[in-house]
Amino acid sequence: MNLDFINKKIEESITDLYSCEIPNKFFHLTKTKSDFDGDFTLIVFPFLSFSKKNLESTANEIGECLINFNEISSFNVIKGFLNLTFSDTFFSNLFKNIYEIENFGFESINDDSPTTLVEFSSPNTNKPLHLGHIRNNLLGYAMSNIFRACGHNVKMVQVINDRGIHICKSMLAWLKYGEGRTPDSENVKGDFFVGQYYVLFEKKLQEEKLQINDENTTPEILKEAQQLLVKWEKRDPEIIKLWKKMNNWVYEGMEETYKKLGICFDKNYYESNTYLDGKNIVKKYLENNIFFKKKDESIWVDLNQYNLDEKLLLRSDGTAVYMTQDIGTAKIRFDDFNFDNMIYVTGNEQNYHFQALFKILEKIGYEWSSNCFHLSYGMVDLPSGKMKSREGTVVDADDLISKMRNDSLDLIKNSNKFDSFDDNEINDLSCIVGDGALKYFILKVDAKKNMLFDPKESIDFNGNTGPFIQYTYARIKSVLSKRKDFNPTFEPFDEIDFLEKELIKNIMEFPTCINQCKENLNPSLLANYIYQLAKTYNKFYQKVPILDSSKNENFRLTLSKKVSLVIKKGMNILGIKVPNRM
RNA sequence: GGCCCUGUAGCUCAACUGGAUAGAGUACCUGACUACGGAUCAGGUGGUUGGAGGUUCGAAUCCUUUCAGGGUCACCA
Repeated sequence: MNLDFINKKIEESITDLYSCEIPNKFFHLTKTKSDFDGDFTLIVFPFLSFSKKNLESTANEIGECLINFNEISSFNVIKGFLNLTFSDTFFSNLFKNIYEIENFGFESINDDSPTTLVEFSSPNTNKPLHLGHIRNNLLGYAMSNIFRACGHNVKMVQVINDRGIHICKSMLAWLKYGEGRTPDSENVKGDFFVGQYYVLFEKKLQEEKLQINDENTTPEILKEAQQLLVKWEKRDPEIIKLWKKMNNWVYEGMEETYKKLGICFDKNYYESNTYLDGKNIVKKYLENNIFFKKKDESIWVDLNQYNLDEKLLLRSDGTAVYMTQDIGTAKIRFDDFNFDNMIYVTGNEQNYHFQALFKILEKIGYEWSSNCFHLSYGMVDLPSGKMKSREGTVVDADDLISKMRNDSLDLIKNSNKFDSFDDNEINDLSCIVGDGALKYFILKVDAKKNMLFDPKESIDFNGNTGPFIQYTYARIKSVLSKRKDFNPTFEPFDEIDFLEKELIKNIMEFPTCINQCKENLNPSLLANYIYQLAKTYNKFYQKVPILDSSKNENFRLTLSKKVSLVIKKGMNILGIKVPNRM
C-alpha cells in the first residue's frame, strides 16, 4: 500500500497534457515539508523542457490539471514546487486500506519466492564472541528479516572457522600448559576457557620473540603450532580428538551467547568440511589455466583485469588459505540452496577479500557470482577507547549484554513506576530493555560507518533510543487496554488533524522503508523510521486526549492500535522485543 | 606509496539516494505544570556539511583536487 496509484494517475494526466514520453522518475511525489502547506509535493523543474513555458505557468498548468482528481482538494506553487493538498476522504480511505490489509508491509512467501542466503557471525573457534560480533549478528539477523518481509525465502547460515593455524595455537597452549583442565573443572564458559589459551599462546610467542630478537628466525612455539596444523591435515587421531573436544567447548559457550541475542541459524557450515572442496576447485581450474602456479608450487589467481592484485589460493606446501575455503563454501551453498541472492555480513577490513572472492567466482564461470553481495560494517568503539586485541581491551559480547541488563535493572529498581511488578516481571523487563537499548543503538547507525556505542546514552528512556520506542509502545498498549472492546471504525470523519494526517503518512511509508533497507542492505533506515513514528505518535498523544468520545475516540484508538502494530513489527524485524507493559 | 571507506551543531547520529530555510537526541539556557503514565510539555542558543574548484534551475549528496581519520595491500582468518 503506497502512493503508486496516485503517482500513476499523475503520470497519465501529465503525459496527456504534454503528449510526449516523460521519464518515469519525474512523477515521484515527496512528502511536503512541514513548513509548507500541502501533503505531497511534485517537483516541476523536470517538466520545463516539455511544457516550453516558464516555471510558474508550468507549475500552475500542472496544478490545474491535477485538481480535477477528487483526491486532490487544492494546490499551491512555491518556486518550482507544486504542493498538493489531499482531501480528508483520501486520507480516510488510505487509512482504511492500511488498516484492513492483513500483514501490512509484508509480502507473502511461497515456493516460487526467491531464495536468499544471509551469512553472518562466522566465528573462529578459538575465542568468545566480542563486540564486533554483536554488530555483525544484529545486522545479519535484521537483514534476514528484511528480506523475509520483502517476500524472500531466507536462510540464515554461518561458516565456522574451525580450522587453521589459529585453532592450533590454542590447542598447543592447552597441551603445554593446560594440565588437563576443562571448563567444568574451572567453572568457566567453554568459549572463554579456550580463549584463555589462545591469549596464553600469543603471550608466550611475544616472550620468545623478545628473547631471540631476530625477525628472520621463526620462534619455536610457532613452529610447533605449524607442525600441529600439518598433523591435523593428516588427520592424526590424537590431534583430531583434541580438536573436537576443544571445539565443542567453544560451541557450547557460543550457543549460550546466540540464545541471549535471540539468534539461531538454519544451517552451519564448517570450514573443516568445505576447504577440501575449495582445494579441488582450485586444482581443477588450474588445469583450465584460469589460475596459475608459481615456481614454489603455490597457486595464484591474477585479478589485474579487475584492477585487483594477484591473490594466493593454495600455499606452496599445498595447504588451504581463507580464500580457498570461501570458494568451496560458496559452491557448496549454491549446490545446497540454488540461491537467488547471497549476502555476506563481515567487517569492512574484509572488503578487499570479498571483491576478490566475487571476481574469482566470476572468473571460474559461476554466473551466480553477480548475485553475491557484501554487507560490510565499520568498527564499534566504546567511550573507554578503542578495542584492540593486542592490548587486551576487547569487550566480550557476554559481558556487554550482562552490563546492559544490569544497568537497566538498576534503572527500573530506582523508579517507583514498577512497584506493581513482581521480581520475575522486573527481571524479564530489564532484559528486554537492556537488550533493546543495545540492539537499537547499534542498528540505528548506518552500517558502513564506524560508530561509538555509549551504554549510558543508549539506555535512556528519552531520545532516539530503543527504550524510548519500547516505552511508547507500552503506553499505547496501556491506553488500548482501557477500551478493550472498542470497535475499529472506518467511517469517514469530518476533519483530520495535522498530526493525524502525519501519522497516517508515516504508517504508509512502512513498506517503502523496508524495501529501501533491502535495496541498500542497511537496516538503519528502518530503525530511524520507527523512531520517527514513535515521536510523531508522542506529539499526537500529547495534544488531544485519546480517550475522549467527543473527539473521534474510535478513530484515534484505531490509529493508535495501527501505530503499535507497526512499531511492533518493525522492532521485531530488527530483533528487538517490545513489552506489553512497563 | 596504491586501492577502499568516513568527515554534518560541544557530543552521538539523521537527511526519503540531486530538491525548498540541513534535522533529531543529548548537553546548556528560559519558561509551563493537580497528571488519559512528569520517564512531561513549550520555547531558545548552537552549522561556511573538513577546505578549494567544477557540473545545473538546485549539491551534505555527483566530478576533480587537497587536508584529516580509519581500513587494506600476508604462504593470518
